[in-house]
Parts: sequence; structure tokens; C-alpha cells
Amino acid sequence: MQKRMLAAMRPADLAAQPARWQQQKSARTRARLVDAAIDCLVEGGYPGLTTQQVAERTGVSRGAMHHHFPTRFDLVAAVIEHVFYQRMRLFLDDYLAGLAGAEESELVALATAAHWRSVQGREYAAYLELAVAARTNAELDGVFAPAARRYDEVWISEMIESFPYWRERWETMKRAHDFVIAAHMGILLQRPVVGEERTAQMTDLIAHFAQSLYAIP
Amino acid sequence: MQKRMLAAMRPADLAAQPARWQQQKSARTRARLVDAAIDCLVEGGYPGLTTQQVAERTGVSRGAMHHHFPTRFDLVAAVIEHVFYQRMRLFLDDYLAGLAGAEESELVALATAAHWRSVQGREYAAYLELAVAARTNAELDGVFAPAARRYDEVWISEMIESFPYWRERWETMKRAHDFVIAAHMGILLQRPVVGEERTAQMTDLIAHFAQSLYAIP
DNA sequence: CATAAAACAGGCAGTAATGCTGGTTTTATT
DNA sequence: AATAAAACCAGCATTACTGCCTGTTTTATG
Repeated sequence: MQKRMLAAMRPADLAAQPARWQQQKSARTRARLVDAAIDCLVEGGYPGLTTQQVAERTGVSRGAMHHHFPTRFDLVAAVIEHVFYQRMRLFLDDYLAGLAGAEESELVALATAAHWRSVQGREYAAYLELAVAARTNAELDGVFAPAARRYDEVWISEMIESFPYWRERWETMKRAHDFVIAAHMGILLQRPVVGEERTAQMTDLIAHFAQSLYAIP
Repeated sequence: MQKRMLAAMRPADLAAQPARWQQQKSARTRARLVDAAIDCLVEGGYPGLTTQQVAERTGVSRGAMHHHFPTRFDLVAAVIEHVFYQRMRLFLDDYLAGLAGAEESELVALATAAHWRSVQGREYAAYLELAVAARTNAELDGVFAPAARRYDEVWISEMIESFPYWRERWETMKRAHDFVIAAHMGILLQRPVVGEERTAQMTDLIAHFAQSLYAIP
């Protein structure tokens, strides 16, 4: 439960303790820029992520921004790293926090619930915008797809570490993992049209199906 | 199986037999413009749907385009109607075509398979782009959300008509319907990262779960 | 303390998209 | 055939975004 795989992928924006003050200051503004970019993404989608907006939100001049991120796409690439990392970290923090003194039979339900919570955060909203935009933007896909596959492997590694009870049934675990991730994404997108009641019914259904995958060998 | 509800919602673009030739010509160019707009949507996402691109693809001048669709958003609104209608029509055509001589127990599997096929068409790709863009675009959402809710009701009506066998279990049917739609959407978005093999496993899983909803009362 | 380098600021040209306007051709009406 | 209306065309002004460029301040180094 050490999140070893994930820890190795921490992006430069979230560095722990930089040596020089100047580097620290630089890292701080970079982080602020990336954070503002995520806000833009959440509020205006991928087309709403403009350098002007980011500069205006952070108070950083466009010139300074050009120093940290020469082109708009450099900023987008940094956002991608940040979003993948944070999305996974927030899920793991939530899941591991609620794990104390849990029965083995509850683990799947706890993980499913934690994932549904994680899906409602702004990091996931930004991730979704990027994922959809990458479908129709070759340049973006060139950075997004490799990152997605990288984190998919990390995610599986973490799951194997967190679910030692199903050591001999990793294939089943992977299928359940894929299923929950895809289903929650779809539910999130359908939520505005079906409303809260049917959304809740669907999440319950997903949890039930995920459980059934483990219950039946 | 008459698609009565759906037939009542056919957009003006797809009118059957207009009276005057001029109106027919007008409807034809309108349809061409909407069709080109869908191509833009599929290839470049919502930001790629520009009036210039549409005019260039169709060969229609921007001035003529302004005559049919005074503003860009008028075109988008027409696209929304078209996409909702076509997405549902293509699914129903496919499903009803494969229905001849089918066992009652196969219906759920047939419907699920037909829906997964429909999800891979360009109409659905356009729908997805609009759905995601509407999340961060209030003006777009103002047209998209009502249309989505309208077609959600039509969809349910058609399902009730197509599945008379579960007359007394409409709630179960609705839940299965919601589940398959959401799950397929999520699978489609996850497909580029998980690959074809895991995608196929997921669709099989969805079909199995949908079936189980009916099998167990 | 002097000098280099890093971080920051503001502004300018190029590009592309939108909405609109004046003018032209084609079709319908009487 | 004459007139009105619908469909079509080309171009202009505005807006907004990107990329880059020249300076200025702050921090590190010898």
C-alpha cells in the first residue's frame, strides 16, 4: 500500500523540496499556471484552455508564461502529466483512508465507491476533456495516449498490490477494473440527461456487478 | 415496431417530399450543410466545427450559408436535431432488421449487440462531441439538454413497444437500458487506451450483465 | 561588488473565425 | 413577360488567440 509505482511518476510540478529558491519560485508559478489551466479546462473545455485565460487567472504576464511554457502545447503536456498523476493519487488517498479495519468482503464495494467519488472531482473533469479532445486532435493524442497507457499499467500494478487476496485471479480483477472505470465514465456523461435518481441506481448496479465478478469464481 | 414516436420527430432536414422545387433545393443544401458539419464534428471535435470548414466542404459560399443558417449556432442546433434522430433511427433499423425469427431469450443480446454497433457510427461520434461540449458550454447546453431529455423519453417509449414481453417489469428494463447506454459510452472512450482485446471483453461483460438483469426476476 | 543567468513584463504582427452587407442569379407568381 | 422572392456569392470589419520580440527586475556566482 505504499504507492511505490505512482510515487515514481510524480511530475516536476509537484517536486518535494527544491534546492534553490529560484527553482522553487519557478516551480511554484509553473504549478499555478498548470492549476489555472485545469480550471480553464473544467470551465471551458479544451477550446477554453487559452494562454490568455491562464495568464489572466494567475496574474502572470504572457511574457513570463512564455518563459515557463514556450508554446501553448507545452502547457497542455504539463497539464496532462499533472492530471493523470493527481487523478490516481486522489483516488488512492481516499480508498486507502477508508480501508482501516475493513472486512475482506467489503474491499470491492469500498474501491468502487471511492472511484465513483474520484470521478466527480475537477481533475477527472479535466481528464475527460483531454481524453475526448485527443480523439480528434492528433497532436494532443500524441502526448495523451502514451501517458494514458503508462498510467493504465501503473494503475494495474497498484491494484495488484492493493488486492493481494485475489492473487490467483488477476485476469478477473483487471476485467472488473476496466468495467468499473468505463461504466463510471459513461454514467458521469449521462448524468445530466437521466437525472440524479437514475444515476444513483446505475452506480448501485455497477457496484453490484463488480461484486458479482468476485463472488463467482 | 412502427417507430411511431420517433417518426413524429423527424427534423426538417429529412423531409420526405416537399411541395416546391425551390424548397426541395433549399432542403437539400441544408442537409448537405448539416452533413458536412457532422463530418467536421467527427474529425475535429466541437471546436473543429467552423463555418468556414463547412462552407469549404460543401462548396456552398459563406453568404449562401448565412441565408440558411444566419449564425453558427443555428447550424449547431440543426446538427443536434439531426444527430439525435439519426442515432436512434440507425439503431432501430439495425435492431429490427436482425429481429426476424429470433427467440424471445435472444432479444436482449440482439439489442445490446445492435447498440454497440450503433455506437461506432459517425452519428454517435458527433453526438459524443456535442454531449461533452455541452458540459462546458451553457449556450450549447441550452439546446442540447432539452433535446437529450426529449429523445430519452422517445427511446423509452420505443423500448416499451419493442419489448412487450417485459410489460410488467418496465423499471428493470429502464435500468438495463440506462446501464447499457452508459457502459457502451464509457467503453468507447476507453477503447484507445485499453486496446481491442480488453474492449471486446468489456462488451461481452456488458451483454452478460444486461442478460442477467432479465434472467433474474 | 560585478557579471551572468533566470524570472518577469508589455507589446506587436500574423492568422483565423465570426457576423454582416451589397450585389447577382435562379425560381415562382400573376 | 414582369415582378417579387428565394437562393446564392464575394468581400469587409471586428474580435480573439498564438507566437515572438525587446526590455526590466530579481537572484545566483566568482
